[in-house]
This record gives sequence, structure tokens and C-alpha cells, in this order.
Amino acid sequence: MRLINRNTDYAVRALSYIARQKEKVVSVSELVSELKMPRPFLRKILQVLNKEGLLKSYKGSGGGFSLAKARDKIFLFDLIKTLQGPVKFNECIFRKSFCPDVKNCALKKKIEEIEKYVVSQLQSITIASLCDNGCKEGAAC
Amino acid sequence: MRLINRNTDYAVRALSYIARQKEKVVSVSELVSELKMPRPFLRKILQVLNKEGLLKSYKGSGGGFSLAKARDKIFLFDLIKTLQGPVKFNECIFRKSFCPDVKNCALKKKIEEIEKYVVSQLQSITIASLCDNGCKEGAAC
DNA sequence: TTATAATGATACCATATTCGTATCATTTGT
DNA sequence: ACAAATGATACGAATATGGTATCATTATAA
Repeated sequence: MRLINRNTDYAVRALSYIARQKEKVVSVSELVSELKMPRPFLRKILQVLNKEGLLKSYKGSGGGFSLAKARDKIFLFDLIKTLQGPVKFNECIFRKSFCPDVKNCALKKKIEEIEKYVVSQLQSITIASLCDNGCKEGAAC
Repeated sequence: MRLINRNTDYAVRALSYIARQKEKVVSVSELVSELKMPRPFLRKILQVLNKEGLLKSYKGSGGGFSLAKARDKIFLFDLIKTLQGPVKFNECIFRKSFCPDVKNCALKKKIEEIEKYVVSQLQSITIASLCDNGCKEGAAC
């Protein structure tokens, strides 16, 4: 079981790269050649991040993307939520009609606790925190 | 994103039911009629748990399954590992040749910490702990 | 003003995973 | 011998994941 899929992984790397360029607008072409990601796939991801307000986009020649927020205001949690769907560790797969005591389900309670912790951790990880730890070019950080 | 899939969920419910029957051997037929699970799917799951040494099986008329270990020695972590594959939150999707600084990958480090916590929690949840919290018939607990 | 370089939108596709079914073989108790 | 149970295994449908392709739209710059 993975916590982070390819969408999110690419997104982290792309956003980190963009963050490192300071105020510059970065085109998909630059990202692709620097980070070796499949172009159409990356484009789709960046378009989603733009719609969600994590990136600003600029059309036309010389256009591209820049961060829409400060680097320490872009959370890993938001990327996951946007690109992988909601974190719902404890989503019960059974109809209420079947499970006779949903409210007191011991498993659900335990899983909920774990989820809360994970979410809080994911909300503490920002693009900035990933960038600030001695990262090198091209790495996720 | 879910932490627990249907395999594991069914398994928890089935094992909990079996645990509640004390020393009795429980047949798939009984489980199916009590817990309303698809029979062939449940059988497959139980066969896997048997192979993994979490259940004992008894063939022939009057046969079925019983726990192979004490209820407080069967961990949710083991069920997940057996039925969903290893918990590898931080599995890097990139070839080493691409990521220039795997050892110092900030993202990887963070995810590893989260994984450690989750694993430790999953290792603290047992069938017994799920059963002992005021559970009712048919519930997961 | 027109060519060009960029993103926006969207439809499509291949593969893997998840969830589940079906069938026959084997074992065991009566 | 027969019936009731599991063992083994092949198959299939639905969904999720990872990725491609294409055309429309916008902005810059010659």
C-alpha cells in the first residue's frame, strides 16, 4: 500500500522545482527536460493544480506556471487530496443496514485515530519544508 | 485513499466472529449466513489466512476454521500485510538513476516517519482488542 | 497581423488492481 | 458410499492508475 501515487509524486517534484526558481514562470517544457516526466501527464497534473488554486498559469509565448501561494502554504495534504482523492482510511465498505453498530465499531474508531494523525502530519509538510532540507536539483526535495 | 480494503475488512469480521465462538470450529456456511459475505470470496480469504498460519482448517463434514493463535496475538497489521501486501508508504516510484539524491530525499524521510507510526499502531490492534470493546453480533468488533 | 509558443479542455487507451465467481479435487465424518 | 466441508486454481467484471493525443484558446513577438 502506498500513500503517494505518481500524480502526487510528480506534483511534489514539479512544485519544488518551480519553488526553487523564485518568481520565475516555468514552462512545462522546462519541467519536462529538467525532471524527465511524461509531458502530457505532467500537463494534466499542473492543470488540476491550477484549477485548485495551487498554481498560477500564464498562457502564450513565454508563459508557464508559478506558485499561487507561498512555498510554506502549499501542503502535501492538499496535493494528495486534489490528485488522489480524499484521505478516508476508515471508510466503511458496508451499508449501514448491514453493520449493526456503526457508532461503536471498534475498528472504525482505531482507524479514525490513525487517520487523524496521518492527516495532521501531511498538513505539516509543505513544499518549503521539502525544499529546505539540503535538497539538490532534480530531487523531490 | 483507504487503509483497509475488502479482503481485510471481511477478514476482521470473520476472525472476530470466530473468536467469539470460543473453541468451536466455524464453517464458511455459518459465516456467510451470519455475516452476509459472498461465499467464494470469503473462502479465498480464509484459505489465505490458513496458509499464513492465522487460522487452522478442518476438512470434511463438521469441518471449518478456528483461530490458530490467541485472539490477542492476531494483529491487524498481519491481516493487512497478508491480504493487501506490504505497507510501503514511502516506496519511491523513480529509478535510482533518476533521483539524484535518494539518501537525502526529504519527502521520503517524512513519509517514512508516518509509516513507522502507522505500522506501530496497526501492530497494537488485535482481534481481541476489537472484540473487547462492547461489540455486538455481526459488527466488525 | 500573423506565426509561434504556451496552456485549457477533453477524449481516449493500456495495464494493474480490486472484487468477486465458478469448478473440480481432496479430505473427513457418518 | 455419500455428504459436507476445505484446497487449489482459473476465470471475469468493474474500477483505478498511468499515460497519450488532439484541438481550442490565449498571449507574445517578429
